[in-house]
Amino acid sequence: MAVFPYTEKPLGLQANSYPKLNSNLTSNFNCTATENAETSLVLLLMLQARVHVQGHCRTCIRPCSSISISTSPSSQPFSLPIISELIAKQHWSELKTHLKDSNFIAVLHQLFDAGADPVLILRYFSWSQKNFNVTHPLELTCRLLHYLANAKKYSKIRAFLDGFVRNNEKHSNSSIFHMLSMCGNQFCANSVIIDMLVLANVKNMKTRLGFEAFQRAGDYGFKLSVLSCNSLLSALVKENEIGYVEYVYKEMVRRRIEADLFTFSIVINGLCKVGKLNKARDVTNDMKAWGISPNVVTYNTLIDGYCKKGGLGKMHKADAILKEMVANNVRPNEITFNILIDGFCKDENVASAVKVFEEMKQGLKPNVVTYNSLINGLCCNGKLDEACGLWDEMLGLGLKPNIVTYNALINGFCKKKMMKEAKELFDDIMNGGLAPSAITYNTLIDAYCKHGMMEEAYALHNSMLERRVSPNTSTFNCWIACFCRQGNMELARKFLREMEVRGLKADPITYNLLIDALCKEGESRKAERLLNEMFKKGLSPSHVTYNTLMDGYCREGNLKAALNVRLQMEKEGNRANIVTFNVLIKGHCMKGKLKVANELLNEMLEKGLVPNRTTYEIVKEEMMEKGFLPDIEGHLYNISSF
DNA sequence: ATAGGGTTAG
Repeated sequence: MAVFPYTEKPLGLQANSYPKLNSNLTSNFNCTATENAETSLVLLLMLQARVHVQGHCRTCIRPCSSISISTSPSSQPFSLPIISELIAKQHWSELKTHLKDSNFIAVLHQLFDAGADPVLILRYFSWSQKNFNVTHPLELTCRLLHYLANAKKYSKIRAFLDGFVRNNEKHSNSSIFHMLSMCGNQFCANSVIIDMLVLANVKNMKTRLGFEAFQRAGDYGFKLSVLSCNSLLSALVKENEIGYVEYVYKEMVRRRIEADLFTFSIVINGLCKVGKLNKARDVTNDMKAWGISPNVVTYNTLIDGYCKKGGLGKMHKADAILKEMVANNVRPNEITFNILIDGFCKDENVASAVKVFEEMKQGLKPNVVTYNSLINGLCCNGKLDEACGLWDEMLGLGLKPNIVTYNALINGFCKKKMMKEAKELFDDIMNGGLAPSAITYNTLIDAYCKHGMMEEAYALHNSMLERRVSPNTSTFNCWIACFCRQGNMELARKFLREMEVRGLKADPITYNLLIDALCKEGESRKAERLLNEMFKKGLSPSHVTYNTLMDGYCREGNLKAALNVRLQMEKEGNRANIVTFNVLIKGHCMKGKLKVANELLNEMLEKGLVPNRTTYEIVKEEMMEKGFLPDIEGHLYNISSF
């Protein structure tokens, strides 16, 4: 083996062509097949200029894999076959010794040019990156990806991209796409690589980048797989980015990426979660048109959508879908029943929930979720005894309560001011091998605060910290609500600041509390500024927010401002609910505008809203006792039934 | 790769 040492900077060679190359390096050449120095020099220059070296050694006709080049300060060269073997055997420390101060990028180039095994190159790539603590140029990364794609080493690409995406902060999608197309224009390889890039981004919680890559793939005409698109859609749904979900769905159709059952179910779920139920039905029809039948998951998703966002008569609509499902020979499962039971409970119709529960037992086994929904429903409707009965029933069936079960029942005791029993249940949690969650603590802290047991509340907060359960925004909301109730705004503000110091963000409930507090101080204008701040922060005000502010203006006698808030609320897609009407009716009564109040009452009834106890009290105290008989036809009887 | 349960605000 002959060595051809050159003095520094031969023939105008720039020593800093590579970042690690020092000017005082001596470049050594080693051509195992020939002793032709000229050949070696040409090869080196080509490599330095990043010209791809291919073919054979000029004089010996050996493949160039037998030629190795190093830029090393010592006279010791490296040999490609040896390196290959060391990489293959993963003898890293030996490899390190062998390479000494060689330019690892030059080695990489050589491995590529020598047509080495792609998996071997990948190994060296990863090792050198880690060992020298550097990031290889994007060009080499893309070259490697192409190399692997051509060898159909897809699982290797997947794993590689996973690591790449996790650590990549330098390269934008734009440069990755650009470099990838520069390195090779095999269309299929590029499509496969980009497809896996989308997936890798999604899996690493970089949904935004995944979406961006999806968009760019469209610009480049790369065809993505339905699997990656579904993962992207699923992540977008979880992050509540339904606008993007609709976009991706439409794009898939346009790009002729064939949507499957999963695609449709995910999109339907996304639409349901934000209450776009009609659109969800449209997608259900789309899928049927494509010859794909909704399955139990699709139907469950739709039923759940109606249960949670169906508005008036939602349980009837949910029931209609159940019938449609059965008519299409799709059998309801435990989850279907759980959804319905929870729906009836949340609709304050526990009786129907229990009926569905009994029906379910005919052919299916209720599980812990079933019991949790029912226990919670009963607790929220004051039926603590029945809830306890179900607790015993589930234990009898060998079903183990989980933390959700505990939380629901603890909440039930709290609502009945049975704090001793609530605490006993709390202390029992650990016996079952469970741990209290933030919700457990929040429930109890809130209840102690509400019942004026401040010492107990503080103690629980401390125990929460000791057990390393992080207080969340809800925890602080409980405290802020507590101090607002006590009129101690200074302390409320202190906790708000403390919350923000801990990096916890105010949520819509925090804002409602602050808006309510300002309104009670007669500062409704300032409260409205907080409402606008919510929009700026991307938080959506709920009915409660608008109703609270409306109530504030009504108390101040500013009906015009209150009505404006209603307009804004409806513009934002929130329909007036029962509380809205109660607030406005009462506001108008207080100002003696009984005729307008009566019109509002009629409007409310026309909209099918069911008057509640508060409505009744307003009508009785503010209208009837003042000699005004509301003109609400047959509804007066219903109102009087309270 | 798609579906279900628990806390805080009017």
